[in-house]
Amino acid sequence: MTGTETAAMTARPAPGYGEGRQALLAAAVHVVATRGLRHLTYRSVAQEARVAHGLVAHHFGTRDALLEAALEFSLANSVGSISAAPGSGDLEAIFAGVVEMVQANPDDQAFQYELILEARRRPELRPHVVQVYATYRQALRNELDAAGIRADDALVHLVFAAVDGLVFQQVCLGDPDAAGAGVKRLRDLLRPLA
Amino acid sequence: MTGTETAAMTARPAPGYGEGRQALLAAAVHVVATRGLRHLTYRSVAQEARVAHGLVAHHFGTRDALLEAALEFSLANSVGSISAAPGSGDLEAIFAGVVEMVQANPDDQAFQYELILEARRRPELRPHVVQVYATYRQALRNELDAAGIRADDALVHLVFAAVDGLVFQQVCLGDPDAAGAGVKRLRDLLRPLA
DNA sequence: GGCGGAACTGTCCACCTGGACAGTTGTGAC
DNA sequence: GTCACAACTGTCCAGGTGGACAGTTCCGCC
Repeated sequence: MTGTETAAMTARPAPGYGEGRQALLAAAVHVVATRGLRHLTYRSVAQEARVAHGLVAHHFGTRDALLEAALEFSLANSVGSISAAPGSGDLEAIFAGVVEMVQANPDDQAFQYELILEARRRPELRPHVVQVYATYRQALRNELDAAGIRADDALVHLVFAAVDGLVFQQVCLGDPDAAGAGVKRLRDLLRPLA
Repeated sequence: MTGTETAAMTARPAPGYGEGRQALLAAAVHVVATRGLRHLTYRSVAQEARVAHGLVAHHFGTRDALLEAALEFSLANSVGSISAAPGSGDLEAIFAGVVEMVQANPDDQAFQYELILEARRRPELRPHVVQVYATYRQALRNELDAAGIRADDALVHLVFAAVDGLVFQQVCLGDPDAAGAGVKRLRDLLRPLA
């Protein structure tokens, strides 16, 4: 336990009565994002949440169920608008702020990528992933339409995958400037389609 | 252990004398890709490789070292040309066959994505990841140049991230048709730049 | 204050894991 | 055949884990 972690432990207050479940969900996201799925144990997540490790079994029953609940929690907390000005048709507003958001809080993205990979092995996670991807793609289609771009499935799929890739690389290799420049170039490529 | 796995166990021959190290590397890739990093243990990888688990310590010393060696192994085995006709300038040849390759062997890609995420937590993995990404980007730049597209860093970064995202989604959600259509649309977007 | 139920704690236990290590086997050189 | 060394095996052990569970605490209602 490094000094940094000690400080973090001291700073995080123990959850109040009735707040344990929420604290465990947030803790699971953090542990997975920073240490990987391998280190998500009853004890590590409980320690992160400042509760006893038996509470994991109490609220979630199993580690797997905790993970599924944490994925739902993370996705519910991260779904936002893909445009800074929804419905405006302003291409510059599409994906505006994404890079900054990822830079400010890479843990949620990292957690989600970890769980998306895990969904290959855990069928019960898959519907959540599919649902969120579909939601984002539909929103993107709407924004492209508003911008005067007739977006077929392939274009929507590509554009969303491009941003997915930019974010993945930003999270993993940490170069927000390159990600931002990539988003700009993406808009440049889309502009002539309007 | 399911019937399928039993058959796989029966089918995979024990490595010959002196082949254990290689077998363990390939086994590590397979175990991580199919079961996740969490289930990569001395015993699971040894079982997959049909050797005794002590051989992991013998050849690699630690689990971490095995992982690093497996990443190098995987990257070395997967780096190929990004164009079906390198240097030809043929846009249709860029990324040709990528979707089919991923579909035929998703394990390598999945393994790499797992390790790329792990690189966030394991500094010693990072140089390998950075190196391969850089290699691919340089190759992409060369192909775009040959196609008459003056590709700045941002465009190269975007195009590569787009394919990264398409492959990631293909590996995780398994829709090669959408990935293929995405690649085509990517070429469509690039064509006017030539 | 008493009660019931939910939230929470901390102990227990069977099993698993990383890795050390002594002993065995295989190989190539002489 | 002998020797040296690398590859390999399988046992051992301290520590960690998932999860069960009895007991404690908290809370809202009466």
